[in-house]
Amino acid sequence: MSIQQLNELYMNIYHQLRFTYQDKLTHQAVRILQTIRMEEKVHVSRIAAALGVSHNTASEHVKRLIQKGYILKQRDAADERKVYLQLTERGTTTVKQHTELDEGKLAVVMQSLSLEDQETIQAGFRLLEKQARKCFSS
Amino acid sequence: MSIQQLNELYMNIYHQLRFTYQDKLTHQAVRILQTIRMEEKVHVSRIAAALGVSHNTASEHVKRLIQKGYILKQRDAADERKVYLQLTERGTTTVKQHTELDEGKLAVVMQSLSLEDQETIQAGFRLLEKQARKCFSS
DNA sequence: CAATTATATCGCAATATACGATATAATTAA
DNA sequence: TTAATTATATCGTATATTGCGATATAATTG
Repeated sequence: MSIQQLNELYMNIYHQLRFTYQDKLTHQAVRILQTIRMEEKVHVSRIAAALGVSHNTASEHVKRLIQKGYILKQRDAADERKVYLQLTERGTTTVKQHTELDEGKLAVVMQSLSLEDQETIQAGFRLLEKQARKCFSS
Repeated sequence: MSIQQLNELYMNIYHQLRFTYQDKLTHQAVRILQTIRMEEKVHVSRIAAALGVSHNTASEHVKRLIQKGYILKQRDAADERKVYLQLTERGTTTVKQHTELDEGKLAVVMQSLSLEDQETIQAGFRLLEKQARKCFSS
């Protein structure tokens, strides 16, 4: 099996199992929530870098997400000029819908497979994730 | 292993192996290219439905993507009022970057694993993709 | 103490997005 | 054959999103 074929399988899995109903969240809002979810101690400057925008733009985006209840600000004890951002419950729920598989669908699929097949899938995912982190984690 | 844990593995795989450099494509443009890539014979009306916008808005979006060289229009022989959309080479390359894993990264990871582990990963992906299609393909 | 850093706010401008109205052409129904 | 419906395209208009320079405040560093 080629790398392309494996990639296509990955893509098809997402296509079949993704959430189909999603809140109307702006493009940059999704990207910000994703960054906060995937990383630790995300400061406003990190958001600016991740989006490729100026710090003032990042600050504005962050302000709006706070107003809408998706994130909270915490002052960083190590440097009180800095704030880091945390997802609220609402933010977490929303970013999951834009990022992850629909767990209801995933459950349906897994429950319709034999235990042996389930274990193969789990093992495959575990192996790939672990090695990917080993090769590319920053 | 729970469904949530499996989902998190899936998400982490994407996070580690995604493309990091991407063209500046608008949000709706990405969604349109993705729809065209994943489905067959995509008409303008399908784009309107997929985006949740009116047909005139969809037509405008499509026009812009054609002008930028990402897609082409083909008149549908079965009903000449209809046109269906196809990705150009440029469109395909671009939508892959917004959707798929970076194949260079995926290759690095796979090549650093044993043949046995590679086969487990491939088997897992194949099983999940096949069952997902079986359960949810429209 | 002065300079630098991190974030926040404000005013302004460009781009993205959406829709109603209208038009043209193809298809279907009467 | 004609009228009605369907699929898409175009135009004018309006709102939302996005981005930045200038400025300000406060914390940290030299």
